[in-house]
Amino acid sequence: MKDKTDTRQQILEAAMNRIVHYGYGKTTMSEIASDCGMSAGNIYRFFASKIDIAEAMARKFNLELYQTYAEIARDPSPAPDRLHRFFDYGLTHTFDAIRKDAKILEVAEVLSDERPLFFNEGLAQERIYLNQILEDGVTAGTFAPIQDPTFVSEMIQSALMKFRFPQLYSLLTLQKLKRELTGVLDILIAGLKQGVDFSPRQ
Amino acid sequence: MKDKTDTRQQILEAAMNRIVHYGYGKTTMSEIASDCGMSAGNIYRFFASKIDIAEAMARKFNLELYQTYAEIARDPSPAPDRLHRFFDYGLTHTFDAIRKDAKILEVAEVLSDERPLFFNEGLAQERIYLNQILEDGVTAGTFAPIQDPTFVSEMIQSALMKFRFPQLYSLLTLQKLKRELTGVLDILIAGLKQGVDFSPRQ
DNA sequence: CCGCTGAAGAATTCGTTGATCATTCAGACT
DNA sequence: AGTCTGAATGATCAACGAATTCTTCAGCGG
Repeated sequence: MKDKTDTRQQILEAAMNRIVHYGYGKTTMSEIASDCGMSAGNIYRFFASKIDIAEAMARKFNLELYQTYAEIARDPSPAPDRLHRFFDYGLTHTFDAIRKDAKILEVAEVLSDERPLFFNEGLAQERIYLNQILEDGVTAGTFAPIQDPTFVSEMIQSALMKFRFPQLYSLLTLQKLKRELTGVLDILIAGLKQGVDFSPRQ
Repeated sequence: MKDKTDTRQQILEAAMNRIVHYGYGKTTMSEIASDCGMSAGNIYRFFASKIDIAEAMARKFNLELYQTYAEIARDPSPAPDRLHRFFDYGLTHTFDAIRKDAKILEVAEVLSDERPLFFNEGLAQERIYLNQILEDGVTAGTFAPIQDPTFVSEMIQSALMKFRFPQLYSLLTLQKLKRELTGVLDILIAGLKQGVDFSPRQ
């Protein structure tokens, strides 16, 4: 009495097991299928294409992230602390995942080639949590009033882009990355406390 | 009575002409040599390897940048203005150079593969000018006192990494890049005005 | 009907082979 | 002696047919 969702999960799990071990390129649809005791063709009743399996994998990874993000956004501690924890968690979590299974980096690369817009979704989701923290900070009087929180969130994301796929953009150690992340965030937070006179936008 | 330096310049110029037109990979040492009326082997008396020609090319490009950087650092206008002009110039100059000769991007890629440390030199040079601007800002009372200007410069560079090789890291238009650059810089500058309580460093 | 298979088609990758290229260096020329 | 050449060498690249792989779908079995 297998649910359609169960089969999808089974395929996804089998795919993930192979992909984290052998990489996306070295994993074939037939292999995934035979791990699930089905034919390759049948996978297409659950995933439209191979790259969609990678996308589902990334979605699952993000879901874990979002759970912690939501907790941090809900937390009553001061906004600056929460911003630090927010990005520190993102950096550490991603860094460790890649360190543990280096093949995850390949998935990120393939995905950014073939589904460039996918990452925008994640950024947009992240901004929802960031907006929450920013607004809390304003309410608490820690931050100066913010006219357009989403814009500010976007700028914060832009300044911290380097830390998003640590091993992709630089070869720094986690320690050095954390040092930089903390330093940049300290300046940004000081700016939010002071209040920002944004230059007129074009 | 040709000076050794002249020949080196001639080779460099011939190489640049070919490389901006056909790309680094499609330019051969023999072609460069015959453009200069010499044998390929002879080039090695002036450049240790092909990649050193690319490096010399990049150095020449940077020299132009530094000239403007130096002017901006010397300028008596307010430090925040100068920071904006500094990075705006860097972004625009690089973006236009790549738009004009798309093959320059290839040179940057090859160089970051084979001479990863080369870019650190440029960053270090840039920090000298940045430190000057920061210190001027502190003296003028625009910025709060800064304990370690080089560290702050490093953090500013880290936050603006995305704008360094615009077409390499993102596919945004120049307009959108400028909007982001200005926004990030506005927050950083507000932080410098307020003064930053840096988290204890590890 | 519904769920699935397996063969067929299309697209991509792989592996080989020949050619090209970067680099070295013995020796020719000045 | 100081410059330079051009052949030699090993590494890299391009081409292209073979093989693999992704994807579709007609039809089989329940």
